[in-house]
Amino acid sequence: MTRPPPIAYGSHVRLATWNVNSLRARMPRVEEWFADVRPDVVCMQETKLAEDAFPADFFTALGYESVHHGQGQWNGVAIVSRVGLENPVRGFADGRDPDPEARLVTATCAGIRVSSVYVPNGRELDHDHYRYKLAWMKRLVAHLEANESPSTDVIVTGDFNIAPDDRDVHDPAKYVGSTHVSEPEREALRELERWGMTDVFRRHHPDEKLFSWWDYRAGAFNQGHGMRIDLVMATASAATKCRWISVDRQARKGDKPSDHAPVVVDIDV
DNA sequence: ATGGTCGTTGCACGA
Repeated sequence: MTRPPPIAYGSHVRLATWNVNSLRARMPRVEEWFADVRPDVVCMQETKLAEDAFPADFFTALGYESVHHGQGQWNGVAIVSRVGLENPVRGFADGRDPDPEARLVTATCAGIRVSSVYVPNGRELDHDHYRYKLAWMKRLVAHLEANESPSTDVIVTGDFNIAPDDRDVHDPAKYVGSTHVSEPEREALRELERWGMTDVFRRHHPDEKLFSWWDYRAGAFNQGHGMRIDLVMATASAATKCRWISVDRQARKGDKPSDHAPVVVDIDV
């Protein structure tokens, strides 16, 4: 269950989310991964590229359209798709001042309204960045309320920097008092669920401790010390169409990997 | 063992 199966069954769209931790640094791995996994839609985070520095031509040559919301050396989110990419929107569409950081981009792909999100890290519970994180999550829900309907096919996927519950943390005791596991962050995810979204991975794997991020330090990946913070959140109708989902741990191995592995989901269309 | 490694830029800081 570690590597996505080759496409061999009915009509579906293969969607993935991957925090690449610098698209420039990751291009060799990205190129290899596209050839191996053959995704139809990929939501990327932490491109760390200016808006115009996105390698759109590279993806065009592979048959993908793209939209990038970049800001330079930090953050940056993108969607690439070979099943259509319509009505792209950068950032929040809620009439308020734009988010100063590039953390959200949305487009319609294969009839699904898809958002690629990079939720703020939070740093420490008493840090301004943590308050920004909680405010950002509230604003995400308000943005969805204003722009989407939970009765349509909507997927919000990306690096949430939140482990939904203790099954999603290798050693919950070690993280008490840290970001990613605090009750207000988890409550923010539940607010998204109350609006109408489901954590697709957990729906398919109720008991599995499978992670999507491992620290680069101290051999964390090899020791299984990780967290599941890269999520595919889908409205009920979209979640019902998700027939297979897993984490591509292969992509975390080998030379110059991102610290995140892609989460891959096959969706009936 | 309160460490460890990457990425950015620039010789520190974010994750």
